Amino acid sequence: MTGVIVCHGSAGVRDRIVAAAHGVPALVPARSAATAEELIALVRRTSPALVLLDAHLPGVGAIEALRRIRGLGADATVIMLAVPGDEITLDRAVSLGARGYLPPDVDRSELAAVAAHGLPTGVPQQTQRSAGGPTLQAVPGRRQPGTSELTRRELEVLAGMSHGRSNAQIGAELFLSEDTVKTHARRLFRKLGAADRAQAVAIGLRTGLIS
Amino acid sequence: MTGVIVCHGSAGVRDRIVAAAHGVPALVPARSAATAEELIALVRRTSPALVLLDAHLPGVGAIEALRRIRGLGADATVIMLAVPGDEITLDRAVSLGARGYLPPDVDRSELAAVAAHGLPTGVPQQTQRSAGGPTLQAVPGRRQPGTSELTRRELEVLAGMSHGRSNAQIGAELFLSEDTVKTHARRLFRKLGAADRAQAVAIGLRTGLIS
DNA sequence: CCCGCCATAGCCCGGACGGGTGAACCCTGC
DNA sequence: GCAGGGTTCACCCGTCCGGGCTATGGCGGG
Repeated sequence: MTGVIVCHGSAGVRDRIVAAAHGVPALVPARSAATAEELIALVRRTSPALVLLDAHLPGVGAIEALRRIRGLGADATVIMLAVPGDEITLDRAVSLGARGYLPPDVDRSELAAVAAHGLPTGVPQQTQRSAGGPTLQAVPGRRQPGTSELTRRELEVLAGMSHGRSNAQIGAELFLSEDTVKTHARRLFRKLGAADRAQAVAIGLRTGLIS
Repeated sequence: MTGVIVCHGSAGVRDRIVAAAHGVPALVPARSAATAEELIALVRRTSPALVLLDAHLPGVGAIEALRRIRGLGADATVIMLAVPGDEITLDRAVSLGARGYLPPDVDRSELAAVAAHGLPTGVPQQTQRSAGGPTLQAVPGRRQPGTSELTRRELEVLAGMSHGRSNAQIGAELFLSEDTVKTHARRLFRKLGAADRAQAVAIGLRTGLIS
C-alpha cells in the first residue's frame, strides 16, 4: 500500500507526473503504465496507495481498467486524469469508486496536496462509495481561482487545428506569429495531456471544448 | 453560367479537384476559394454553373456560405463536399438548395458524370427544392460498388491517431510497418479531404466514423 | 481472364511539428 | 508593490509527418 502508479496513454504525461511524484515522499515509488494490462499487472505486484488513471485510456478504456482493478480487490485510491467537462466517462468512473479527477498537467504541489488530504496515511481507508449523491467533483486542493480549462487563445488555436490549419495559418488568422501559436499549442497539449495536435483535437471534441 | 468553383478549407483538396476539372469541358474554367468570402466574391464575378462546397468549411461555415450564395440570387448548382454520415450539416444544406454531395476525393470521371447528368447544359435549371421529402442522397453517377467510406485498416489507423499514437506506434499495435501505416494515412486523408491527422480526426469524430 | 480494390511495403525529400528555454508586457488581485 | 497568469515573441534542434512514386500479392467481379 505505498507509492503511486500513473496510467496514461501519453508517454509525456506519464513521465511528467512520475517526475513530479518523486518530490512527494508519500508517492514513492512512482511507477507508470501505458495500458490497462500493464496497470493491473503493476497493481497486483506492488499494491499502490494511489492510481492516477487516464480517462481516455486507449485500448480497453478507463472504465474497464477501473473495473479490473476493483476485481483484484485492491483498495488503492483511484483518481482520474481528465479535463473538466468529461462527465460521461467521469460519472461512470466515480460510480466505480474513483475519488475525483485531476487535469493531466498536475504539478508537484497538487500531487502533494492530494497525498496529504486524500490518501490513507497508514490505515487502509475504505473507498467509500459516498452513500450520498456520488456527484463528481474535482479532487480537493485543486487549483487557484478559475484556472484549469483552456484560455481563450488556446481554444482558438485548438479550433484552428481541428480545421486542418498549420501553425503558420492559425497565426495569420489570429494576427499572431507562428512562434506564439506554437507556444499556445504546447500549453494546451500539456493541459489536455495530448501527445500531438491530433489527440488534442480528439480530446477537445470528445469533451465538448470545441465542436 | 459556366465553369466550377471549388470552395474547400484544404488547399490540397482544392488543387486536386481543380486539376481534375480541367479535363472536363463543361467545368471550364475551374476556380477555387478557401473561404466563404472568397467564394461569394467569385460567384458574383463569374456566375459559375457549379459550386463544390466543403461541408466543414472553416470560418462562417458551409451553411452560412450557402445562404449567402442564395442571397445573391445566383442559380448555380451547389454540391457539397462531405463524407457519408454527416447528416447534420448535409440536411440543412439540401434544405438550402444543395443538390447532393460528393466525397472530397472525387476524381475526373465522377466530375464528368456530374457535369453530364446534374448540370444545366444551357437552359438555367431551377434549383428545385424538391417539394417532396428533401431527403439527402449522394449525387447520381457515384462510385462503383461499396467504395467511398473508409476501409477497416484506414479506420484503425484513424482511431490510433485520435489517441495520439505516432505512425510507428500504430504500426506496432497493428503489426504493420510504419510505411504501411503512412500509406493508409495518406489514403484516408484524401478520402476525408483532410490536410493532416488533426483534421482527419476532427472529421472522423464529427461524422461518427470514430468515437 | 483481366481489372480494380485492398493491404502491404519501400524510398526520397522538404517542411512542419513539438520540446526546451528565455524574456518581455499587461492586467488582476493579495 | 509584487506575485501570478495570460499573451506575445524568439531561437535551437531533433524528429515525425505528409506527399510523391513504385511495386507486389490476394481477392472478387465482370
